[in-house]
Amino acid sequence: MTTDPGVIISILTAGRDGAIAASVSTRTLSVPRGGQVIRSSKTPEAVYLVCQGFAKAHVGTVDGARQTLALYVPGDVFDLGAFLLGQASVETSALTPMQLAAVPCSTLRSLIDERRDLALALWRRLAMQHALLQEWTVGLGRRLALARTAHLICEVSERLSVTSPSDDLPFPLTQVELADVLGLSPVHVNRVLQQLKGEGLIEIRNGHLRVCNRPRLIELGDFDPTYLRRGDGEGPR
Amino acid sequence: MTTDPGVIISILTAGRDGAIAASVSTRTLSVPRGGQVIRSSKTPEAVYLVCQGFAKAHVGTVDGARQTLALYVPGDVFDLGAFLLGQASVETSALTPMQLAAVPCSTLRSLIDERRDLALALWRRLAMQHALLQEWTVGLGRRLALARTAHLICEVSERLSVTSPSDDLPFPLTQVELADVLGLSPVHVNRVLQQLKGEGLIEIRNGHLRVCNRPRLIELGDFDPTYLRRGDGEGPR
DNA sequence: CGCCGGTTTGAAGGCGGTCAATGGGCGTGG
DNA sequence: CCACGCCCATTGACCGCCTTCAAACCGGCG
Repeated sequence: MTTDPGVIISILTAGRDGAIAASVSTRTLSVPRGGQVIRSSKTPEAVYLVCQGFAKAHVGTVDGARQTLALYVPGDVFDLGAFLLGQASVETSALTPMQLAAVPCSTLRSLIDERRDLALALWRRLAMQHALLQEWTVGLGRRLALARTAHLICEVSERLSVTSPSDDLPFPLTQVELADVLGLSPVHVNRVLQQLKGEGLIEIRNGHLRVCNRPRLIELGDFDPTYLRRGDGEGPR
Repeated sequence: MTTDPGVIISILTAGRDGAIAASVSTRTLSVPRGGQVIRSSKTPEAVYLVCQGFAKAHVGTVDGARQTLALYVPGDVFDLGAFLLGQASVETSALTPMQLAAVPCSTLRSLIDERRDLALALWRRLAMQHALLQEWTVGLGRRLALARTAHLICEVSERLSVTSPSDDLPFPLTQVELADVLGLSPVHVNRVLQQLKGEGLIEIRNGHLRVCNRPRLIELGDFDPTYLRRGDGEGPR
């Protein structure tokens, strides 16, 4: 099953280089909610581009707890790390029904040989994901639950507002899934959300999020609105 | 000030590709203990290779707390992300007196144009650092202080044992610095270390660490001894 | 209607933080 | 040589954020 390859690759590299198009055979695949895209410690078969839906990267601990390390929204590429290292270290699964474009590893290998601009764009994507995880790690280590939650909402709403400019954003995470991201118990996530709602900062209804008081939320979460824009500056071309 | 460039670049890419040598002008620089190598939100000037000493990457929060995100030991390369994105998002400073080799960004830009193998090796380095941070983030989110500390000791001792095969490893972190890494208070770090010493798992004396019961420490820290070896497997060449 | 996943609320307890004081090693200066 | 100061390690008491446990509630769906 193939789809328009030019579109896919231009999405892949959109954001600062303009559109870079390349002809490459990809497979599109549908994943149901909860479906697993990548199993940890499996040799990777492809790198994936999110066309529709939400996904998460997560790992489990011995005592049954789980920690989510990244959220992927439409336009994101995931498991570049596994492609480079030859082994996945996290699981990736769908938070909603998804549409993915899969670029097989063999294809990608020859692609980065021929297209230096594309290789560089993908490299930069990994760097951005790394910067995102760094910021998130600070929150897990040093911020209280309320600030951590506010920070997450700032980040997600910022990333989503690029593609969906409305202020009523899709936000399909259950509170249990939120707890996995935030490193909290589901019960406490509930209490924190209650508080944020109670202070009129956000509203959440049937899978949609509305940020009512963004400045206050940014202040609460110690959020740096610029760090998502990194990668639009200097650097190799 | 220049040094033997071939040596530097072969260290840069040692580990799975064998030695890749390239002629490139670098500067060596010495940094005193506590010295700052990279300031956040500054445009990066170079990418650095650790020749001697320890360094850390860290960020501060508004309320004065700090979180360390990575430790660098001899052989490590740092601030590849800043090079790619054109802006540093973390500070890097020396935990001990250090010797660094600095590869200027301009040099590196032309280098990755000419040497695909080198570009790929550096890309893979970033992927490995990302995998390391992922594993660490899980600990901050989901592991108790004791397990988190045990995990850190496992990771550091594993990384150090590659270069210094003795079981008496250099470990120059103060308990305050450890607290920044572990996301704990200095006081609690002390108590955890006491417990680990009390159970005969480790010994720490004047900047040196000795792991006495590695299997138990691995179990305690929920440590996966294989994840540091990722990157020796399949993947693009 | 009854099950089921998700949300909400309450109560009790523990992990780790904060505050505070003590002690030790070391370099500096008297 | 000793005194002083500084940083780091250590220890104790108390406090609070968050977890755990438990139960009720709610909407969707077979």
